Amino acid sequence: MYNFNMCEKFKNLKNTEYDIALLLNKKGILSANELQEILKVDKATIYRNLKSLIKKNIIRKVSAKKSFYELNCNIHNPIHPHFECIKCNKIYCLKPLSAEDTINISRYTNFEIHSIDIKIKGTCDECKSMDN
Amino acid sequence: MYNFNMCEKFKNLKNTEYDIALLLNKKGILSANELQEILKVDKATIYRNLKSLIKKNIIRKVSAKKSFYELNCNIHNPIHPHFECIKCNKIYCLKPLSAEDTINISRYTNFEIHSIDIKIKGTCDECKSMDN
DNA sequence: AACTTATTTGCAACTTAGTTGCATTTTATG
DNA sequence: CATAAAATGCAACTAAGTTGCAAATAAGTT
Ligand SMILES: [Mn+2]
Ligand SMILES: [Mn+2]
Ligand SMILES: [Zn+2]
Ligand SMILES: [Zn+2]
Repeated sequence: MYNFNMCEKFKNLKNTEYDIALLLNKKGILSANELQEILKVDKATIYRNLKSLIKKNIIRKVSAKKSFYELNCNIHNPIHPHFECIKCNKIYCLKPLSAEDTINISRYTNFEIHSIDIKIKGTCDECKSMDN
Repeated sequence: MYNFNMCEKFKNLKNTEYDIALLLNKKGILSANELQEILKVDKATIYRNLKSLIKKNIIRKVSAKKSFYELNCNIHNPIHPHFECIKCNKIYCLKPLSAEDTINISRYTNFEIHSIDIKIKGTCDECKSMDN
């Protein structure tokens, strides 16, 4: 486990922003609903704070069947592809993309690139073992 | 332009399923709303037909800020990454992923892979030229 | 501390994508 | 034509996310 204090950006956070960052640090990746259930604050508060955390570049949104959120601190959690299980809709964080693969993918467009989201869909081992 | 009849799967389509496939063939990629506005049928009909077309493997869903749909016929439209403009939310279809890049990406997980969705986000040229 | 201002929150109302049940219409089949 | 199956429209619903506004909390000033 990484030390939460290693990420400079977290120092100035307050109130629900801090609570969310702390929870994401502990749990890895969570949906807005999961955050709300744990923190027991209004969903407007959750979404407003998620937005401001994204604007501050502290978290990022992972779009799947529903949206998930995870920390965006380089020390803790570099950008990586995700695996989405088509049976249970669970999201698995994969190991970060290599520099070579990142460059290769970025060659597919000439537009100005802001981020590269790779989502591999399939069946996770847990769900595969339940098939018959 | 490809000939619509080249894709075997389209032969047995009827009613709204056929209308949707025909429109996607012509326009490339459309949202459920865009389809509804053009075809002037109830949105339940749109979504029901989109679902059955996906189940028949004739179209695929492209998840962005909102969902888009495009043909899934190999002759017409092999699987490819997408560019999503963070300003105008427009979706651009990119050239298909090379076999090498596909294999490289598939190595990031050991789970059973069903599909690989690559979405590059950034600013399209049109929106970039409007900045100041 | 007391006063004032800015920030954060809860609540309720709203929007939008997508789903579902059910009655009606359309299409297929003998 | 008669009957069954499939497709559609309609309305009500769910779930994620947004927004206005008033109340509460925190921060800054004398
Ligand atoms: Mn992740
Ligand atoms: Mn496409
Ligand atoms: Zn699973
Ligand atoms: Zn754009």
